[in-house]
Amino acid sequence: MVHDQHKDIVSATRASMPDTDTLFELADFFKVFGDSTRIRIMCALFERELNVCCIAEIVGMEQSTVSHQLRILRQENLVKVRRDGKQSYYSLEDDHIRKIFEMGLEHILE
Amino acid sequence: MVHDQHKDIVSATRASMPDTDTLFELADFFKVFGDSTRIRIMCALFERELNVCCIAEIVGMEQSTVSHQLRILRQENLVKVRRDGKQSYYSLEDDHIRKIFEMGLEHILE
DNA sequence: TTATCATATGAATGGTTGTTCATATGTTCA
DNA sequence: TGAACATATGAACAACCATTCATATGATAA
Repeated sequence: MVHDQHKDIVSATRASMPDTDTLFELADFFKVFGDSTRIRIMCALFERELNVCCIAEIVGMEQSTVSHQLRILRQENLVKVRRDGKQSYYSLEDDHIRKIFEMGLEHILE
Repeated sequence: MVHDQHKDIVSATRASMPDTDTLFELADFFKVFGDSTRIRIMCALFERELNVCCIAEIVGMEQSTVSHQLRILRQENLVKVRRDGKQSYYSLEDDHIRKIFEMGLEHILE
């Protein structure tokens, strides 16, 4: 049980936090970064846009797997697509992705 | 199949990427951010250190659940513990966490 | 139109993971 | 020492998710 002297802290902390919906959204957003296949796909897209079969070749997985993961990346607005004839070219949506990526790398390489 | 004209791109991209082990580690690191309970715990720790029962109260979950999640946060070096008598006080490990958090918020609030 | 290539998607499956209950460990105080 | 409190952990279950196979859609060229 929470002590009386802690009740203030509890309510003050609650008040300082973004609303729960936002935090759930945030978790969903980071969830996308939490898979090695998606991380490697995003990493591959750092340099230049790539079509699906190149991405599949680079990460060494089935085209189908890559397509499924690209859909997830699209849904969370981490990548965008450009159709060119038969091929779909994917690229990173914006610079937040790069920064978050770099920040994460910094952390684990300490 | 990858066209000949794309083979250079594939190998150039591969060469530019961090090694696979690092990217797997990175995915594991972000995986920790990808759960709403853990996100809310971290968020609560932005202001000040908190003991376990306060955290449980703030996020509205069982003490046991919170302890399990705190262990995961500890294992990935996102939080640190300080024992004070019967209680364990948790706090954020470093500033990367805050920055990644803020970057994520910026992204979803666009 | 038909054949072929590139990509997307549905269904099934195996593996992972968050939560809960019950219990163990650790700490203080009487 | 024993009781009470705070936290940690093991086992079990349910829900979720990444991958694969098979197939559908979309696009080009003959």
